[in-house]
Amino acid sequence: MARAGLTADRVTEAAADLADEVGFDNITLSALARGFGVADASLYSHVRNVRDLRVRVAVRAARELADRLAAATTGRAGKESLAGFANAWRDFAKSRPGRYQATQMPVEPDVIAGSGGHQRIMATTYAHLNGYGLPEPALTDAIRLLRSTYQGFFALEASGGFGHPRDVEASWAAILDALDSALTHWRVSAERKEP
Amino acid sequence: MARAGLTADRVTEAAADLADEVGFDNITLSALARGFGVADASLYSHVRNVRDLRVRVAVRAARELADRLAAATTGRAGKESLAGFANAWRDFAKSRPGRYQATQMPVEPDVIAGSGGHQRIMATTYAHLNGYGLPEPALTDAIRLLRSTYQGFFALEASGGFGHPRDVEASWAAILDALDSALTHWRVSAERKEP
DNA sequence: AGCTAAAACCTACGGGTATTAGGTTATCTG
DNA sequence: CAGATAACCTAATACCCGTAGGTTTTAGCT
Repeated sequence: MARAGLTADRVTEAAADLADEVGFDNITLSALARGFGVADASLYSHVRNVRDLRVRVAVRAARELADRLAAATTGRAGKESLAGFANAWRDFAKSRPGRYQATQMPVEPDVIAGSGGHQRIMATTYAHLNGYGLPEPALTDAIRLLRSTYQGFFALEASGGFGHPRDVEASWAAILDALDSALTHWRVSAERKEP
Repeated sequence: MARAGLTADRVTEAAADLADEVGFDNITLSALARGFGVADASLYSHVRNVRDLRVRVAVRAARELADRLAAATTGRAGKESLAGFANAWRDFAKSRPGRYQATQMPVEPDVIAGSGGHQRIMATTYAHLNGYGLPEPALTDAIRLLRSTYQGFFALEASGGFGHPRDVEASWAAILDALDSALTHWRVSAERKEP
């Protein structure tokens, strides 16, 4: 009886691959065990439970996304940086749908704090807008706009939510133009300071 | 043995309520049957399967959202219409989270075609931007921007994705300003006609 | 080489959900 | 009131998660 040589890392990687195939919400310990030729219960030696497995996939996926985002924005500024960032994110969402979904999974703050990937995504997100010269809190507002728009767009794109015949690529380009314009002309209102 | 008096509609309504409680992805035939004091299998007389039940909830929820959106935009134009639309959507997402999730469920085109709610949501979405005078295909691009942003924002808000201490309401207001500005200054490029 | 302890697996359950098949009973209608 | 229909039921299959406790392999140490 040759052993599969399981380890938490290999299980996580297999789970990430499975997520890309069947969707992050549909990964199953049983399917993983089948893939390894192993009994379901054997996986519990390497992973606490399904939830734990998902978190591990999320952390690993965040690392990969962070790499891509960083590579796509270093040395760029303004619209170039914006487009590089957005396109890298979109590429990731389309080519690794399961891992992308994993990065959006709500996890405990302490997990995020301990996840280098999540930290670097945050950092890169803030940094890539440097060229627009937005002061806080406008910068955070702008980032929330970008995150919302991207996440919503990718979700709609993935679920076939764009029923209209208009070319999705053209819409994407137009949206990036609009976002660049919004960032360029962001109205920094003189509001009270918020905590 | 008094009967529960089940019907497809009552089951759907109960499912919608359950979705608001535990999340649309977590509705379960077993839980519904428990609530009615009935065996699981009994529900299959009124609903084909879980998928069918979800679609029914989606159709019903779309009707409710369509009502709210229409009420929030009739007689308004420009920023007022935009804000009314967006806030009505957000209110719905926050007060009826399960039903809101249901409206985002990917369903077959023929289901959408037969769902008055979905149709009216589309119509209202297009109509509420009339004041901005956008020609096609810019109008469709703009609508895709709005849908993406709203959907992403609500998802992030619901999942606690906004970790930063910045007040979410303030960000929301700033984002609406930015979107209004983007729509007002939308760059209608002279591109080739797309199908 | 031989022993040992940890790591890698297993079987056996208990519990939950989806779905089908085939029956039974209340309720409506002609 | 009889028959049809709608509203139920039990039973069984098939997955899935998770726990408990046991067995085998592997690696390290003497």
